[in-house]
Amino acid sequence: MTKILLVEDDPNLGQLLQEYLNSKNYDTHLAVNGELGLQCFLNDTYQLCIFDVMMPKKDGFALAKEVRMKDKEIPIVFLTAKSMKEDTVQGFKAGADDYITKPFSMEELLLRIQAILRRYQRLTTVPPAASVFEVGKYTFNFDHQTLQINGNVQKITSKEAALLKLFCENLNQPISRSFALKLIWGNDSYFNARSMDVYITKLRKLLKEDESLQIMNLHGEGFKLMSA
Amino acid sequence: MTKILLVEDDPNLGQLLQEYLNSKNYDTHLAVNGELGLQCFLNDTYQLCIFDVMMPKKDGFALAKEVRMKDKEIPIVFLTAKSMKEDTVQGFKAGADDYITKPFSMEELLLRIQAILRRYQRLTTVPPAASVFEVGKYTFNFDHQTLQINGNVQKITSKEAALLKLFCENLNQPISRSFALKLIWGNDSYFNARSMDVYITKLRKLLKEDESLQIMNLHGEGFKLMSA
DNA sequence: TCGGTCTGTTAAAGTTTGTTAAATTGTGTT
DNA sequence: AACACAATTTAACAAACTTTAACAGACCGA
Repeated sequence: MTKILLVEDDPNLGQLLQEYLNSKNYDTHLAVNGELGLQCFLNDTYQLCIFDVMMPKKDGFALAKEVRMKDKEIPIVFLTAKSMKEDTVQGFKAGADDYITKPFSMEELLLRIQAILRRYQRLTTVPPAASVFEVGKYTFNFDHQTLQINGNVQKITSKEAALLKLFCENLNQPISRSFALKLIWGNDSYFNARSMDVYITKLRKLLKEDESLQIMNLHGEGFKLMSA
Repeated sequence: MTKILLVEDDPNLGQLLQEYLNSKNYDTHLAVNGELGLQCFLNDTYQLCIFDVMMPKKDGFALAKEVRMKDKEIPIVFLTAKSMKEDTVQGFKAGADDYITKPFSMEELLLRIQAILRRYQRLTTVPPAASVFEVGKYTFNFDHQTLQINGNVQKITSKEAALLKLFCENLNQPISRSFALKLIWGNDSYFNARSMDVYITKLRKLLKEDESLQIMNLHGEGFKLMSA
């Protein structure tokens, strides 16, 4: 599990981000100021840091410098309320890997985190194992495009696999229609949306052997795959 | 000297950036559309790519996908004019390392480039292209155009060998149809595509002695050779 | 409750791929 | 040049996959 250290003094934003990242399968620790953030960092091992720039006690840059003394490699992402150029310079001087200006969408934050970790892990670790998901009584192998239940293996199509993977990665969580469309179909036009609906039906059929699994529609929002 | 490939269709912005980056001790090559950008990329070795998203001929995302087929490591930065960061998903999906929205300051671009290069400075030594591949139970010698299994050696044709080499170099990873066609057939016309399908069938027959090997089709995308 | 929009589902249409075989091109030999 | 033979391309049809169409039902705001 990838551990993320999030240091953010605004409790609302902090908790929101923490919950969101945790829901995306990260193990996110939240500290509410630089002092506490440094303590967390020294007491544990993280794969990535996200620091708000403006904080009481110890600001994000000061924190980053101390973190850098201990660890020259760990990726650091800064969050800032406004894009002041001087801040940006200072941020990258402090060893930033990215510098995100508020307001930002959580999806964009996630994408940027993934971009950094993808490269970082590619350079530091062995190639990732096959993407196999256990969902309900099913075993879903994305790379082989196979779905297994009660011993019998079934081949599924590329689109079915792409959509099912998205659901598995976001089990019990809502997935917005437009996000799924842009990710899998490339854009969220009307016809692609209808095509997606057809695939929702296909997936419902494929998954109907386990009645504890259910693809729910969130009207006007999107879908979510509920387990149990 | 760090070489940067800059692909930007606006000549004013392109030249401005090129001169700025060159003044910062980079060796920046400018291409004015995706087609020319790909040619540059194939003819030279770069440490970083900067692609404008919206371009005639071939947009930044399409270009990135083709570049990624040849080089899985090279950092790619996208520039986009869209104030709405709607295509961010597409950008990161195409393997972006950063995604910068216009207008941006040149200083910020420089900082972001430096951040990426600082962390991911690659060893520029390119491993010599291997000629002998171990794939599943087979031994494939590209130079000799031979395929060996269980002691018996079989001669294969040039096209079979070229395609199999591409698969071996990208084991378990998708290869886009158009990329393979352009690389091996020179262009991706309809008839070449059908010819390629014939060769896919040939390879499947050649590789069928090891049932852990499988050439999978990714509908509308291309193929991948899966091992186990 | 009405009317518009969104969703569920099935089937038809359109596109891409798998495969085999015939036609064409290429290569080396006499 | 004419031949045999190998390699590749083109053609043809079947199968698989995806999109579009059509209609019915669900949801929601006015």
